[in-house]
Amino acid sequence: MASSARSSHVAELYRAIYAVVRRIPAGRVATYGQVSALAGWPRAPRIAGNALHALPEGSRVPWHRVVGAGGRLSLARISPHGALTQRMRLEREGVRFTRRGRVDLGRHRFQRGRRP
DNA sequence: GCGGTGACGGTCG
DNA sequence: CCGACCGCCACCG
Repeated sequence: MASSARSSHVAELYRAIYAVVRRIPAGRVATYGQVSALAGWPRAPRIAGNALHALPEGSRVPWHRVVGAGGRLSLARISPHGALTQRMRLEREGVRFTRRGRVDLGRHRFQRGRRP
């Protein structure tokens, strides 16, 4: 039903995406594809990106907990500085990065193998 | 209404 | 590992 109410107002979709991102706890991350799927749109990872890009500054949505496939910081493509902020925030929450600057998804992925 | 674009993802060389 | 392509869906001029 509502999972694919395409003709509905886009604001609802964005809201659904923000709602998903809000439930990602500190110390964990989710990919754009994961977020879109949890929001009911498994084939629209780009929409999740658009939604986060449209976020007003100062919003309580923890956008830094959303990363690209493989744990890459997609934000770096348009804003290296923003990516640095993202990494800093994540590391502050205890998220580990690999030498190549990727989040260790095996350990921090949201709703995945919960480490002991 | 159309073509180009993008904080994506997956495949191929 | 990296770059090039393609598929996907909403946004923008």
